[in-house]
Amino acid sequence: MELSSRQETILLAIIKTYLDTGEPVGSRTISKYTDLNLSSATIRNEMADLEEMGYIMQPHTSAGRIPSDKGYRFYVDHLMADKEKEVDEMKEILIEKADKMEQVLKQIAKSLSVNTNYAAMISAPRYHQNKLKFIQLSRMGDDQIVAVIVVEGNIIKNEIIDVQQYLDDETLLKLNILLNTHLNGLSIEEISLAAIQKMKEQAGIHSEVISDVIDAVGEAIKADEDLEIYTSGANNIFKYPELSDHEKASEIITAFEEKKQLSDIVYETLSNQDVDSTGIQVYIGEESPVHNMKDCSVVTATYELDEGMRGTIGIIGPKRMDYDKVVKTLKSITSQLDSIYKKDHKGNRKR
Amino acid sequence: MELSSRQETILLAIIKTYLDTGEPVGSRTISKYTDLNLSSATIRNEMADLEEMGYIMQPHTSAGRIPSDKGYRFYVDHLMADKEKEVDEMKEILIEKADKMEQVLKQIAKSLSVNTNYAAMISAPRYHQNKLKFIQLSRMGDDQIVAVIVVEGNIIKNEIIDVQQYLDDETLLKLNILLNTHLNGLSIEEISLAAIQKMKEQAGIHSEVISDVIDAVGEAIKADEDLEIYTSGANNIFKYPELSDHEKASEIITAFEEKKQLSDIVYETLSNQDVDSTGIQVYIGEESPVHNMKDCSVVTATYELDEGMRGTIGIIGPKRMDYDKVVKTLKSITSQLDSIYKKDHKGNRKR
DNA sequence: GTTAGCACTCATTAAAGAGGAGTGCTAACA
DNA sequence: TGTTAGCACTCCTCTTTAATGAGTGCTAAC
Repeated sequence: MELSSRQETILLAIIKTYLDTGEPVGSRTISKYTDLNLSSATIRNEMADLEEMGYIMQPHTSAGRIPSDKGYRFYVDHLMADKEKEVDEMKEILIEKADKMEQVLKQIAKSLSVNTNYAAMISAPRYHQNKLKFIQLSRMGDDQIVAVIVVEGNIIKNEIIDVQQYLDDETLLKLNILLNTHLNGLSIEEISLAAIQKMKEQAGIHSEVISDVIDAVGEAIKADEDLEIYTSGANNIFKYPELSDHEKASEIITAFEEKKQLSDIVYETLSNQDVDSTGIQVYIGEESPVHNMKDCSVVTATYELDEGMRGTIGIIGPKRMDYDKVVKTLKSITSQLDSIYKKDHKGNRKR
Repeated sequence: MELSSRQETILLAIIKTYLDTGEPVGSRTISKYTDLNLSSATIRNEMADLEEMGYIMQPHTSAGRIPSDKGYRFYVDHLMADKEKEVDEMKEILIEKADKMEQVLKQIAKSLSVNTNYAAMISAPRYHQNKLKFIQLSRMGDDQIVAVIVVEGNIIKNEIIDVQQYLDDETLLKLNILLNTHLNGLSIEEISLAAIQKMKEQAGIHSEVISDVIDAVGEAIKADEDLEIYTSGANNIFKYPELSDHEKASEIITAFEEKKQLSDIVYETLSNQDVDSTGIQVYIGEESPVHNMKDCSVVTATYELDEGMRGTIGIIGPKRMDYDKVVKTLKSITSQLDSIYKKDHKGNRKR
């Protein structure tokens, strides 16, 4: 069943008002502050229809209406663009280019939460087809060497390896050459056991070292557990009464602290990424990838740096969040990240 | 003014009861559940005296008494040891030795919070007189080199440096020797500008590279900003009504999220460390190093790994926390950390 | 010094009532 | 047929009032 244009207008008015006030909105309010010139009785009739269709609901008899998840969804999908843009009113968030990615990310999370008054998260960019770029073994003492492993996207991993006997410069050089010729340019799937065996044979008595290095390479490439997520403004949820009773607040805070759920969101988002061309996704209430967020809305954006590094930015707030502003803010951030980091391809970014 | 032995007994009873229940405790309760065999009237008289001396207070007339900060302090300093130990009842927290320090720390924080039902934090160990151990420059491509800097305690730092012109192997070797002969074994205070100048002169056209490396060394050695802190169980505060109203909860949650305040606690603790021989410190209410925690108590312990690496463990909970249990737990954890990491001095721990 | 007894305080809870926002429905109107 | 005025009704919210009871301080007696 289609909504009439008048019903859309009324629905929009209800949602906008509720977004502002957080209070159920009654027919009289709509009748007065809308240029439809309809009496409250007429509005009431339409509202009854909208309720029957599931777009709005009543917390209890004789209260006004509040939007349902379906209502929000309709708003986000069809009505939001109609909203007049108060572009000037929106503060632009500026990314300060710091030389450490970590600082940039923390700063973005902070700005987002301060600016929107919602909770914000951002995941560090991950390379999705990690290839080995460079390996270097160096002697650090009589019985220790350090292995430096660089994968594409300049992620660097160090490993200190204990060795039984002293390795002289020549041996070290040989091992380095051995490792690099065999492994460079390969992704983890491409490193076969056969290749490893071959290297070990060639390494002779130093095959132990090779094993240790291979282990380190495995860890560096998958880098799975260290999906780092930075958060900010979790305490903002206390600004919204509908989220700040003990139970809900505790649930959300826990999610933010443990980050497990947040990384679920990141994975979900990244795998959905091509669905929407803008890279922005909106999860309303029950739609959320993680159950703890069922009373919230989650808006995510995917950003992509050069060389295929991808990460996710997320805003978590009440269902009555200002979707329009959040989406715009996220778009602005991702495009800034693009322009800053895509252009100077060879900057000395590091992690 | 000294407390009589009977007053001490009564104070102890009040505090113990309050620790359990969180409710103001009345004279009748004390009279009944204590082997003093005194009537409630007598207890009342003593309580009035204790109140006058500032050890306990009334939330309002006609309510029971609750301990004041001073009362808790007296308890922690003088009475706590008298408490019967239910050692068997206390679950031992076992540290699983993981090969990454980070995992160990996260796991400890988690265990602590789960076990105590308070919020827990732990700072990564920091070396407090960082000395440079080893520098290695390697070529990574035609116009990039990677500098690997190792400081005592095997903290490793990488820096990718853009270079204008190709550096051949010989030059690289020279630079490596130059850097290592001049810098190894020095702490940051000991690297003089004069020494830097001298190196630059010797490096000739490659003095740029030297500058970049020096900058990286500076960062690696001070390593100040990356005082990493792991937290767990911030949501536990919701278990204590006296902490879980919006304002207080929000304040504590923010402190846990931003970590700024937590690192203040760490610094404070580390600098006080030698005051108490056990390395355990108890901050009650207003005594806390950071203002946000004024409604909480903070118990910290310092642990020390080999080679002078030090870190802080902290438990944050309501003022009526089970100090005895928390202190014991912390002692157990630190001694475990000691025995695990101090003994196998050469394990391949890394960060 | 200890205790019994009593008047008093005050937080907490329940019940009752007033007020008001908002609805649904009906009937009348253009 | 769509729109509107009017009215009865619902139910949340707020305030008032009263009852309850835990606990105190004080006094007088033991």
